[in-house]
Amino acid sequence: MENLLRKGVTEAIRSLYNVSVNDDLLQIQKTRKEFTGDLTLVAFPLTRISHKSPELTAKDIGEFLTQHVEAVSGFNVIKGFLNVIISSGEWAKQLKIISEQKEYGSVSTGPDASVIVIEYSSPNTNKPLHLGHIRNNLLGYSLSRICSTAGNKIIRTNIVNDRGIHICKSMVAWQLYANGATPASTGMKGDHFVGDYYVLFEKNYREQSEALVDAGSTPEEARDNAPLMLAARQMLLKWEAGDEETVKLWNMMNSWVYEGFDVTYKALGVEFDKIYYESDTYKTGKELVLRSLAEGQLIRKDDGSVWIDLSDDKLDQKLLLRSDGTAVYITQDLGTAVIRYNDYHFDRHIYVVGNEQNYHFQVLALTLLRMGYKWAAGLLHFSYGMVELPEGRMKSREGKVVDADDLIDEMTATARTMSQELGKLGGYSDTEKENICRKIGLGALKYFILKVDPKKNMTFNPAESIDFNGNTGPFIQYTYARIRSVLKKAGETGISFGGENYDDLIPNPKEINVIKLLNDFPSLVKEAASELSPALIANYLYDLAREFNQFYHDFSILGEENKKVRDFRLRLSALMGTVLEKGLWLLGIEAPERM
RNA sequence: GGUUCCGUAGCUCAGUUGGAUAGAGCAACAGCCUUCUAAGCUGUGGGUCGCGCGUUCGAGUCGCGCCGGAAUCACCA
Repeated sequence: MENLLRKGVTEAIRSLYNVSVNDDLLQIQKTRKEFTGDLTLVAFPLTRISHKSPELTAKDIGEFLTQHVEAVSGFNVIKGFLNVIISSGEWAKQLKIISEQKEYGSVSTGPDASVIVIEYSSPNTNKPLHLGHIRNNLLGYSLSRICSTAGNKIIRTNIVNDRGIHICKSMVAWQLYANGATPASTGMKGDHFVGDYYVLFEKNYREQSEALVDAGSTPEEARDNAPLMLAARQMLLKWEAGDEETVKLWNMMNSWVYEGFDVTYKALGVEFDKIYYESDTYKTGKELVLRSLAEGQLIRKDDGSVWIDLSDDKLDQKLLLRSDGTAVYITQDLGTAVIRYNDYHFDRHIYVVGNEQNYHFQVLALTLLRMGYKWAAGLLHFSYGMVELPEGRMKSREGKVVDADDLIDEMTATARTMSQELGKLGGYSDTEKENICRKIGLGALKYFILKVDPKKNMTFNPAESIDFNGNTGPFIQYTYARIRSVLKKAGETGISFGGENYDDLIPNPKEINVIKLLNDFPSLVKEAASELSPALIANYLYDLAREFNQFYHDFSILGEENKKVRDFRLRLSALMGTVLEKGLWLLGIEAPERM
């Protein structure tokens, strides 16, 4: 509809002023509610062409449109704004057109589509997932669906940080304190089991450091010389040297963690096409660094450590290999990036990683470019904000976190309580009820997280549970369930729809509002993909559902006696259902048939 | 201190490439179920868009400077 108007205005200007107008001078937007009209042309930029006042320019164009464009039934001019009125019947035709499109809102993936690798999740194998990881996983997964729906070829990937000093900490603590206990022997989920030893390590390490300080050490010396830290360092050296017993322990503990992660990923509903392990990629990283050192792009210091000097790019020198030859975090990321490029020849590589690592990703891309990898220009750090608690940020070292598994369980439990209180889901089996409550609880959680602008920090208050009313996931799910219910009833009573033509049908204002919003869906998906913002989808769905609920409240669908109108409303409802379901899908949220 | 990000109603958040009188939800209060699901709908109150200057016909949006908060600048990841 907007394009139609754009064309009309271009023609108007050519005819009136004998100029072909540059498209970005045509500012067309939706008419604000307080004014009459559907679409508004801002006339100020056009005064340069018309050499008339904005009001007169708007009036000229308005008159031309009314005469020459069939869909335009009238106009008004307020200040420099030309409010164009689209004849109501056009919207009915528009509904028919879009509801007959296959895969409305999707762009099919052609042979020359961009290849985008999206990395998200990226857990450490020393502790279970918490709320921060949930935000990461939900953003990454939703982005993958949005970008793929916008026509890109997507590879969802994960890098498992399965090696390094932090893993050794859990291993050391287990050796010292576990007496051979396992997840099986304690009945614990594997990731939680291992995480407890990590927390135990940190606790005892802190005590040891404090004792050393009391005995006269400086805090730095104490941190370096505490027996637990020495043991962890020793463990890391043995691991990198391939010590059999160490590797065996490492394998065993990681396998416990993976079993736990699988459960959490499944509960969250996220998936990956390809998983990389740091323990596989860090060696490539070391080779890259050594080769680049030989080629003279890097510096080796007297103690043997290897650095890159990025001071020309206003950054510091950055360590790439320790003096003892072991790899640091960025070493493996260099290796991983090169391996991935060889695997997929991506056009873009999106890293979904928190904003605390902004510096890291600046260094990563620059280092790869210095090493001669031109494609590193396609690396993009999707930097999202932290999830904070009312008392500040979460601290996994101290065990002060909102655990992912706990939170998912709590959300489902809340959904269950509400469902009971509201007397819903009568006639369903316990399994069916549980399934629906899980969808709703997760819907509330996912929407809560995805509706906020990714780059902003967000606060989560565990004391106030996430809402199920208002601007929430369940609100949108509920709207969907209502529609399903109507359509089901239509089927049961033998009412079919979609057979009428709406050429002479004049929709009411509520219906027109709904159609206008539905009409925006494809451009919204594109925008969400280019802006990389699930929040745009979330907020759009809310507006959409709210608008539909008003219509639903004010008018009867199945009770409508005029067959043509009833057909039209069913069609409107069906399209609404499709768009809501697809929109929720883009966010990784399931749409229940009933709730 | 350097760099990056954020600051909109009591709280949580929207606010299109700069456009008209800045919007939702929650919380509070008042209404609406004999009718397709009330997890819904309607209404009331609530604002120095952190502060200032500039660019512009027009600034919550762009630029500069302050103020406040966060992250980072590790031989941690």
